[in-house]
Amino acid sequence: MRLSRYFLPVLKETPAEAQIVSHRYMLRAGMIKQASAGIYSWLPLGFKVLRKIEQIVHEEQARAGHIPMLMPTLQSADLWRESGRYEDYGEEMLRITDRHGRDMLYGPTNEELITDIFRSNVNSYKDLPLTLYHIQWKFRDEIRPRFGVMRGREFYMKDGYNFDLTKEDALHAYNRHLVSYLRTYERMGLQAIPMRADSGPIGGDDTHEFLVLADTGESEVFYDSAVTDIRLGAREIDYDDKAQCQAVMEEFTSLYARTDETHEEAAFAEVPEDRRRSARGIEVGQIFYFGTKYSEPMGANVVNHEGARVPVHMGSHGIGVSRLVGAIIEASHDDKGIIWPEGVTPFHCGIINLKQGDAEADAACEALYKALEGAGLEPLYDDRNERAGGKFATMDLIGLPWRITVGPRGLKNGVVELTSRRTGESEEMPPEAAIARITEIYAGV
RNA sequence: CGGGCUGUAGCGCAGCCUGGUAGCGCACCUGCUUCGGGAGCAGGGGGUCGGAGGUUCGAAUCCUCUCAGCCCGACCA
Repeated sequence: MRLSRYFLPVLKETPAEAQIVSHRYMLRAGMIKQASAGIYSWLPLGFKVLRKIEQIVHEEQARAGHIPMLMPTLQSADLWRESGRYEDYGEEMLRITDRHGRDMLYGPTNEELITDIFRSNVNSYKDLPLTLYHIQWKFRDEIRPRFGVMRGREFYMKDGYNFDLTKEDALHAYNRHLVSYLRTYERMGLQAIPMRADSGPIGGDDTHEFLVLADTGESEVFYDSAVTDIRLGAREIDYDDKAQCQAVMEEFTSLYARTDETHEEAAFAEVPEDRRRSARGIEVGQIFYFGTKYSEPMGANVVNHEGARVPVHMGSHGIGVSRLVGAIIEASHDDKGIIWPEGVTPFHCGIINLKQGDAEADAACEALYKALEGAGLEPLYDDRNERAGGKFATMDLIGLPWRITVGPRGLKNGVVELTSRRTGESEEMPPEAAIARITEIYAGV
């Protein structure tokens, strides 16, 4: 993309309403614009990051064998009356009446809809196990939205639902989700720690929240510092292997790690004193096993091996896609702006032409730009007729992890400058070498 | 929903107390000079002062109502 033809309304000054760093940078980098309290338009740059995150979620769901679909944002109140949650959910649920006077609602979650789809189409244990998911906009009418997309009213979320014949199978689904979520977050350059949590209005017995440590997090967390050393890394996972999923789940959840909701001083005291930590965390996902809480009242039954009709065991699992955009910025930024991890960056690298209009510099930039695109990468070429300082400031703010700086001075010696946004380190090299380096970096992402 | 506060140009703000023809910085447009970390000079465009009533010869300014947004709390993926 050539910046001169893009839509990137960056702000030099910080809008007064933004309190935390991710909100400030998302506004300043022209990623979002508030439409009303807790509701945002996603401008091109923000939309690109949102799509990248969504794509990673889809890929990792596919790897775990989960099936994508799409349910509507508006739902009929009838199903919610059936589960009993129409009354239980309270003011947080946005209720709407259509022209015929029918009660509708903007879905805050989708257990009822998915259970209805399941019960009308699945009748036999032979069709299990099954995990369906979708990524869709949700709405929770928070009393007080704040922190930009981190706690909006409208939010984009992946929610998935597993259907299994037995509790044992459903717990495998739980473990499978836990492992696949770990991989999903790691691909985004995040460490999200699974912590035992409270089930809230979803209900259920087993539940873990995934927390990203950050000073601005809304939850207080307590953990054994050794949990931060555990990584999934590049290890092979067979998602159908119950024992392996169970082992990974235990590896990641046996050390003490809890939010303030489930924190127990007595248990925490057993952690060696020098490893006890308390910090703040941002919740970026949660998984639940809730058994037959919805299948029983809603009649989601299957016939088992013996010919008896039994309610299915279910769980649900969510990833806050739009919230992750903010969470990643909270976890990765400096005083100049955002620092995108390679996995989610809106453009793979920036090209800065220090002397727009100089025939040699223009030609070198054009060649670089075309070569990078030819290599399957998306560069952002700052071809505006701006001064160098402004170009650097914009590039730092929007946080592309790599930058190639092209100027007459370097071109005299046949070199351009490759700079890491994260470390600030620069290296001079011929343009071909820079292209090769960038290509190599992204081959491993 | 309780407490606190703010609405004046795209953004950040002053003006309001003490009523008298709306200002500053950034951004934007034109020209010239500049050009390796948010340039300088000159000129220019843009605002029903959140909205509605009221007081007054006259309201951004005073009064009443209302809408929106922000912060703390309770709530929350």
